[in-house]
Amino acid sequence: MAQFQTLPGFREFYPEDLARRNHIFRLWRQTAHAFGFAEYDAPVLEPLDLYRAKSGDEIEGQLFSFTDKGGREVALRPEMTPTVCRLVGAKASALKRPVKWFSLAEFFRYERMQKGRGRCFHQFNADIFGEPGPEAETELIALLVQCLCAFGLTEQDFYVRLSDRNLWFYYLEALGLDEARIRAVLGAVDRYEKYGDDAFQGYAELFGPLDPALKAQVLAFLQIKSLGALEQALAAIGGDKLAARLADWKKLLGGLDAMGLARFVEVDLGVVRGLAYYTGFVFEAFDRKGELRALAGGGRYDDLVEKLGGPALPAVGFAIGDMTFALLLEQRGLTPALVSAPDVYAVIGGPAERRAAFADIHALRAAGFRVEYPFRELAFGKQFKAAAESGARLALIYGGDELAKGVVKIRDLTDRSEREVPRDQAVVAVRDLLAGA
RNA sequence: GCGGUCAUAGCUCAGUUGGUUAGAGCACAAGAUUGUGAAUCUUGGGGUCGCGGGUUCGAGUCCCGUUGGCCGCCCCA
Repeated sequence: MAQFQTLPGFREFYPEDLARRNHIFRLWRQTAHAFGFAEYDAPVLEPLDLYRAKSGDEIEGQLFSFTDKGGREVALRPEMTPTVCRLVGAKASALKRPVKWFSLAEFFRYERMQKGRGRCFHQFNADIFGEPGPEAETELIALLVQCLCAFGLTEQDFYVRLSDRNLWFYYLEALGLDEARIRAVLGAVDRYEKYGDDAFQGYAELFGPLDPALKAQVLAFLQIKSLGALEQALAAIGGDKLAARLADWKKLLGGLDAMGLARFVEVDLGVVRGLAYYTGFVFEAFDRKGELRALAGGGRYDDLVEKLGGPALPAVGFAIGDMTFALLLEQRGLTPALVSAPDVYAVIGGPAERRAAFADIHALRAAGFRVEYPFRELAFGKQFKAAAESGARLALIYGGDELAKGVVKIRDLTDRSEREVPRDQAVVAVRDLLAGA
């Protein structure tokens, strides 16, 4: 048995595990439909260059990549964003906008396993293309919140931190920093929560120590936790670009507030999301207790479709991973008990009765009922025990006495009442009994 | 890539300073029970003790290596 084991970091889904996963997928899918998002899927295997183009050569170390028999460099997809950008980009002129798409898909990353992270995982991805304004962010953050609330999670359990890469960029620009320095400062901002002052070491190595006055302004901006504080900070600086960003912030937070979702969202400029391709709002969802890694993350990436060979097309998206999310549900006791019981269990007297029983069993199944029966001849006592253990609502009894009378006996396993119905009315009787209770 | 820790039946675990043929509970299966229910009793299947090497008269137990799990660091699209 130990001869062949699962590859490290990969998961096997036994029926109970798959039932849990399906439950999560079912609610995500339902929620996305309610928001008017259309589902798509795409290949698991993609050209390696698709990811190099988006993230640079160093990404290769994190990929399951190899050369196929045709000499092509390929990789198992580590994320959906480049793929969906290609799909939308290829048909951009034919798609009605805004394009609202989602997917449920499996991804692969060659990484060390940790709590909430494996080498394969599933993500719910949702993206909106063709909408440059904050209305798209409003829609997506509302969808993100509802994707978690659908399971019974509340604002006590999770929250969404909202930030803005462009705002940072314009702000630092206004403070007189050039692009290279701005990127280095953003790197420090991203790490500040974890490393404190040490986060600025990377900047110091490149450009020397950051001017103390500038650093104080960066840290003050980093501490901003409300729209009011943001407005105040920006008023002191002025400028059209910052004013436009502030207007977008007001629109986004106002929209979420009108939906009753303000309690889930916190202004937090400490979120930068390392990746350089984000161009505006960025957001991440976390558990309130701060025990788990990020539940979900996303943001605006207006340049990516064009960078990957499509037309210029604004875009926003986010993804929820299944592993951390399942951990949170588990922690909060929101993993539902699995009910998987047949509707009917057939109790069969012997070989002669089996023929009659099979006819009805198949007719019931064709009518959509879930029916079980014992494969081998068993004593009646055993069969009733098996019927009770199966969780079936009804037992259909095919014995010599019943068949001689042309009837089948139906026993309600919940109240132990019994009745006899003519064989040709078995399907109707089962339907009535199951519907009636 | 680095560090810590663990590995005995399908699951949870016991196993004495190293000592006979490695155990229990749960789960699974058969019988008691050939027309009516979760009980009870009896019985059974299942382990190269993760894998490989070493020390020893003798290793589940001690040593080395290796693989894998878990936790953390780096990274995190």
